[in-house]
Amino acid sequence: MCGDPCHRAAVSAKVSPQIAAPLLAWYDANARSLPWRAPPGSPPPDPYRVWLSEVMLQQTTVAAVRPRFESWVARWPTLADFAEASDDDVMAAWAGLGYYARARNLLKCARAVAADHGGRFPDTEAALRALPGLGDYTAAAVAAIAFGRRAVVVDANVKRVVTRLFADDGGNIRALADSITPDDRAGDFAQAMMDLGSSICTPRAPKCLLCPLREDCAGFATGDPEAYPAKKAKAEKPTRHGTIFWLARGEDVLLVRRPDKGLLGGMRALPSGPWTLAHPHPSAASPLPPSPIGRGKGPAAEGGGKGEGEMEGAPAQADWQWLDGEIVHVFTHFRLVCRLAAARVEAQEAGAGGEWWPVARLGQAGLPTLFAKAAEKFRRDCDAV
DNA sequence: AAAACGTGGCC
DNA sequence: TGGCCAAGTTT
Repeated sequence: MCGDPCHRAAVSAKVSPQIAAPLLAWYDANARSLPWRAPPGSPPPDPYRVWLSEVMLQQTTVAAVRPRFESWVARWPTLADFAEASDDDVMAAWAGLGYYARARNLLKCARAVAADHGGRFPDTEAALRALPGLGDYTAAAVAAIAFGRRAVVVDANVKRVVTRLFADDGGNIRALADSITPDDRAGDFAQAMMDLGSSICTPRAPKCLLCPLREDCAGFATGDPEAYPAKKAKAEKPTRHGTIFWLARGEDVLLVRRPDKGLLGGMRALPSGPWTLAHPHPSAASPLPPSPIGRGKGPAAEGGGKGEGEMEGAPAQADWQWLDGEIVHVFTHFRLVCRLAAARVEAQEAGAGGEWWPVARLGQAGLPTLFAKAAEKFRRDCDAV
């Protein structure tokens, strides 16, 4: 360090306005109108709406979030309303948005704010950071956008803009972002960075000629801004196989609730067995032993050679029929191929964690997309429904 | 610290 | 049309 007490002030007076001022001017003229957002320069919106939108937007596109945000706040207009919602209603309302731990943490967070903070969000980044589901990014974003705090907001957009701006290898994004974050209008600055990242400084084919920061951008100067940030190698995505079951009784179908931990945790679902890694070399493997699972008629007993375990997890001993075809669903870290088996029973209890659900109202069950796809195929292709 | 954790839109 | 990617967090 230089020992000059004015050093930091000199830096922020010199560097920060060079970036923040033109960016904010651009934002004043080009801010997107979004339902969770206040117009540039106006008072901050309800922290509940800021928080909700930020959590919904984690790894999720604006296009997907917008309608879900609207219906969410119509149903639960305030934090107090939402804190009283049931787990079931919240998980069903989140269905289709993915990353369901967000919904579980959302409710935990709302109840924590109600119980420990008098029903109002804390207004400091550190206190926000301690709430369930708020990591470094979201705590900074809420502090800046909802409370006008100066906070260094770093998400994928900021990372992209900043690495290009400085032609940086990505070693210390936070320090670089800190160096251009203004003391005033930190919330607008953060949202301006995101708008710039989504409309101008895009991952591919950035529109540098429209960029308000072009003159100060080292990445533009290199002639290949797209090289930043460096992209990481993608991991191989293994394939798993499983079975999804449709058990009909009268006009109802059996639904279960998945365990709170793990994939699709806490969500309603059709019963399913284990999702097992495909055998590396199915044809070369020794023939599987004959399997009596399922007993009597049924897919596992028909000797199709599909192997043992396909009926594992079946919710009943029944005359299971395979549907033609399979469901293919791609998750973040594996690809799932599911066979579909259907049966009908006359009288059976739902059992622990199960419930008979009217088929006509399946749309309101809040099934995650995998099971919604499966249910659609059952209803279209299967006469046992 | 690497891996788990979903989904829909876009080119 | 299949891969890439999005306003990340948790363990």
